[in-house]
Amino acid sequence: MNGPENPNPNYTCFEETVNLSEFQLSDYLLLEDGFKEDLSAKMTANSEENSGGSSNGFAHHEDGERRNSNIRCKRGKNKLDTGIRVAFRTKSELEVMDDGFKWRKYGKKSVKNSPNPRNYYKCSSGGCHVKKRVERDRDDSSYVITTYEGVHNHESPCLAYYNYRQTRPTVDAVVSGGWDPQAPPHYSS
DNA sequence: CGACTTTGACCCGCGC
DNA sequence: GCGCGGGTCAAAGTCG
Repeated sequence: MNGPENPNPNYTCFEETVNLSEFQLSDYLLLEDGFKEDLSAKMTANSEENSGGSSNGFAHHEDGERRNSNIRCKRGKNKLDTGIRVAFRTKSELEVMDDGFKWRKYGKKSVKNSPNPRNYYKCSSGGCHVKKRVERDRDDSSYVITTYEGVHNHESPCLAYYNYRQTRPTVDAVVSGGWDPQAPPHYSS
């Protein structure tokens, strides 16, 4: 995946936690202030290109611009200030993919013009205010659209495990007693 | 019993 | 100002 910095680098975990044959990442979008107008332009262009049916989960939302602004400006007290939103469109049988973080579901809404409900999740890690929305593509329910908002202020349990494995000893180190299995993992910061 | 999910109510921004 | 639609809250229910 080549794109802007992924706020959820734990996707490396998919190698170990998800059968890759079960889904495929087909779209990746970075949605933040600086990209807003550009995105709208792309949506317009795409909807023209794909008139009569789009394969892009976002291009066909006529009200895309409004949806885009709504993500940010809800309830002043909860106004998001992270500015980072990343949307993934994946082909998956699973409604919720295990991305290594622990999520708490806090809402579910049926969305206009979509037969599929949208689910809302917050990162259940204390002090982390990252949210994600999960909904199935209204045109092709085999696709799941996942939108992340914000950046985790902690490492995912899965990534911690991954890093830990990166520090696994060589056979020689174990044999020679140079590795302490009880020692905490080393995190590269 | 604590953590999590469900779900209806409520809040707020936006368009008309 | 009103209604609509999306996002969030919070109480109740469920599960391990």
